[in-house]
Amino acid sequence: MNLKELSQELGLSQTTVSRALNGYPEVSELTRARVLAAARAHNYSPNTRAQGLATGRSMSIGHVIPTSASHDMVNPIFGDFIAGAGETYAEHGYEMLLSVVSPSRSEDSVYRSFRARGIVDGIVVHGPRMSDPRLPLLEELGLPYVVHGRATGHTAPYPYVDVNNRRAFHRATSFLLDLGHRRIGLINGVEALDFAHRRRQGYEAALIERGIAPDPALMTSDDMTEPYGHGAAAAMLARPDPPTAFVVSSIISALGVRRAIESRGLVMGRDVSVITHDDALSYLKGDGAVPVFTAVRSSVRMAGQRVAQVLIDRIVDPSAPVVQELLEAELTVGLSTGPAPQ
Amino acid sequence: MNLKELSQELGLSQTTVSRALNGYPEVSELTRARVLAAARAHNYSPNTRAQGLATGRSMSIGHVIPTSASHDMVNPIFGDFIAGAGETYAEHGYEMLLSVVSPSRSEDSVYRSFRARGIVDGIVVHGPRMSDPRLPLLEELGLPYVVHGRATGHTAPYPYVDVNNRRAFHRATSFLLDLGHRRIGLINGVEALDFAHRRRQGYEAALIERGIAPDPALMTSDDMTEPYGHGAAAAMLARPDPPTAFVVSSIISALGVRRAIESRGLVMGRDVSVITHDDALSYLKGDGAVPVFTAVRSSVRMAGQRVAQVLIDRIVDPSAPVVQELLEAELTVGLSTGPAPQ
DNA sequence: GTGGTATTTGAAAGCGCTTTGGCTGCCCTG
DNA sequence: CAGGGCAGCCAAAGCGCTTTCAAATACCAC
Repeated sequence: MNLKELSQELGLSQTTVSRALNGYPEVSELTRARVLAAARAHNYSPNTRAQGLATGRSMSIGHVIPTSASHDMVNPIFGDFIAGAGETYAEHGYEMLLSVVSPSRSEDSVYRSFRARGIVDGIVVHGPRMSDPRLPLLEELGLPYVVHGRATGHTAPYPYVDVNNRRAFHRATSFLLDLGHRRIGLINGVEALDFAHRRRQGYEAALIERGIAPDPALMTSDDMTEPYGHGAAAAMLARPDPPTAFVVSSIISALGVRRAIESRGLVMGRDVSVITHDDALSYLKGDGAVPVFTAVRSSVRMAGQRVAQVLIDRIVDPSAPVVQELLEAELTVGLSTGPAPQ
Repeated sequence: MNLKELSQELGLSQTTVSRALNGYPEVSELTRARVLAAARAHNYSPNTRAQGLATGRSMSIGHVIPTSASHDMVNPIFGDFIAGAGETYAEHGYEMLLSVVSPSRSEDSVYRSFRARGIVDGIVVHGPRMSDPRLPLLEELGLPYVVHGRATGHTAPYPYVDVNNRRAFHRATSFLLDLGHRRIGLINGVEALDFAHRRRQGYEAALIERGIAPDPALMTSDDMTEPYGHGAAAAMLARPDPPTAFVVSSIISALGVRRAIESRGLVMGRDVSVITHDDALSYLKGDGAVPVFTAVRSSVRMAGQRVAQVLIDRIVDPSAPVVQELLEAELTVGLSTGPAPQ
C-alpha cells in the first residue's frame, strides 16, 4: 500500500492525505480522522526512502564503531551504550545505522561517504582520541555530531556528553589515600583515548595533593581486557615494593586484577584494595546485596540516551547553543576496599 | 555533487554516467574510464535514498535487538556478533540498521514497519525462542531473514547459522564425567531461548548415557549475568550434597561461579571443576598462556560473519536452497577442571 | 449582493537515481 | 550499394513521497 493507492481509496488527493498524516493544520479534522483510520486499517507507513528523498532528511543516525587496532576488540560497553541510544532514537522516530570499521580502513572515508550518500542526519563520535581528527572533518562536512567523551586539543567548542572522569578518578584515588594506602597502582585504558588521559590526571592530582609522587612503575595503559588486568596487576604485585591498592579503569580488567591478587594467595579488600570504574553494564550489575567492587559508577546506558537526545536536538535546531554535558560518577563502597595493611 | 551535475560536467547524459558507474556493458571503455575518474575526483557517491527509490532495494540489513525482559539486559555477545556481521556487510556494500526494542513494545510491529517502509532488504533474527513467532511473521511479510540460532518447533525449513549446542554440552558434560565427577551442576541461560534448551538436552543426554539421572536441584536457568552465576553456584554448593563440577552456559556467569567457589574457601580446578561455554568475546579472550577456564568455544564473531553472508546470498538469490549451517565448538582444556575429589 | 478573508483541497513539480525504449552512426555482408 | 546488426549514447518515465502554488468553497461584514 502506497500513498497513491491510499488516496485513491479515500477519494482524496495525495497532497491531502500526506498532510493529514503529517499533522499539517490545513486539513479538516473530519478528513484527518478518516485518513488516519484508513492508514491504520491498511497498515500504511510511508516509504522511508521516498520520504527521505523528498525531505532531504534520512531520519537515521550513524554510529561508526572502530575496533581496537591492538586487539581487534569491540568495546564491551558498546552494547549498553547502543541500547540507551536506541531507546531515545525509537522515541523520536530515528533509526540507528552502524558501521563497523576495521583499523585498516580509514574512518575518514566512512564519514565522507555518509555525507555524499546522504545516508544519515547526524553522527555519534565514539572513543574520541586526543586532538581527534574526526571533529574538524565533521565540521568541514557540515554533518551534525555529538561526541561521547571529549577530545582534548580540539579548540573550537563542540557538543559532547561525557563522564567527569578526572573528578571520578580523583575521588577514587583520594578514597584509597584516606584508607591509608600510599602505593597505589593505576590500571588504565589506552591513554591515546581521551577518557584514559583524564583519568590519569585525576589519579595523579590526588596523589600529588597528598605529597606523593606518581610512580611510573605503578601506571599501565592498554586495551581493557580481563587478561590485561591480570597481567598488569600480577607484574606490579611481584615487585619488591608492591602496591597495596589499585585504581582500575574498567570492571572487566578489575576482574583480572582480582584474579592476580588471589593467585598470590592474597585477599582482595584485606591485603590489597581495588577500586574500579564501573559503567553499570547490564550483564555485570550487582544483585542488590553489597557490591563486590568498590567503584565510581556511571551508567553508560544513560550516557547513550543523553548523547542521542543531544544529537537529535542539534539536528532539529542546528543554531541552538552547543551542549556540553558532564555526568558525575557516584562512589559506591563494596567489599574490595579496606584500610591499608600495616 | 549529484549525478546531474556530474554528467553535465562530463558532457554526457545521466544515463550513460549511471551505466558507467554501475558497470553496465553498453558503455565504451574510454567513456567509463573518464566517468570513473571524474567521479573519484569530485568524491561523488550516489545518493542512497534516490538509488533505493529507483531500484527498490535499500542495501541495508535490519537487526532487532530485544533487551531481556527480566533484567533489561543487553546480551554481552552482541558487540562481537555485530562486529563480525558488520565486516561482511561492509565488504558487500550493505549497511546495518539496528533497532533496540524494549520488551514492552511488540517486536511484530517493528518488522511490519520495516516491511511497509521498505527500509531493509533483510533481517537477522536474534535470540530465537522455542516456536518463535517471528519466523512465520517474516515468511508472511516476505522479508528475507536468517536466524542466529535455531527455533525448535518451527516446522518449515528456514535458514540459520547456529552452534551445535547440543553436541558441545554433551561433550563438556562427558569430559567432566570422564574426570570422575558424578554430581554436576548446570548453570544455564533462559530456557525459553532455544540455545539454552539444546544445551540442557546435551547435558542430560550425557548424564543418562552414564546411568546418572539428572537432578532438578542441580539445574538452573536465567539471564546469564555474573551475579546469577554466583548466586546459583553458591546455592548449589551450600546443599548437603553439593556438586563437584559445573557446566556453565556463559563465561560471564562462569566468573560468578568461580567467585562462589572461592568464597567458600574452595579452589576451582581442584575442589570444584568448571567448564563453560565460551563465545570467544574479544574483551575476555586469553593472552596465549593456558586459559583459565576449560571451555567449549565457538567464536560469536565468526558466527556474525556467517549469518551476514548467508543472508546476503539469500537476498541476492531468493530461490537458492535454504542454508542451514552448524558451527562446531572446540574443547579447550584450561585450569578450571580436574579429577573429581575422592 | 459584493468584496474580502479563511478554510480545504488538488495539480504538478521536484527530490536523485535507474531503466526502458529509442536513436544515431558505423561496420559488415551479400 | 542496400540492408541488417551492433556499439554507444540519450530523452524521458518512473520510483513514492513532500511541498508550492493555485483554485474552490464557505463565511462574514458591509
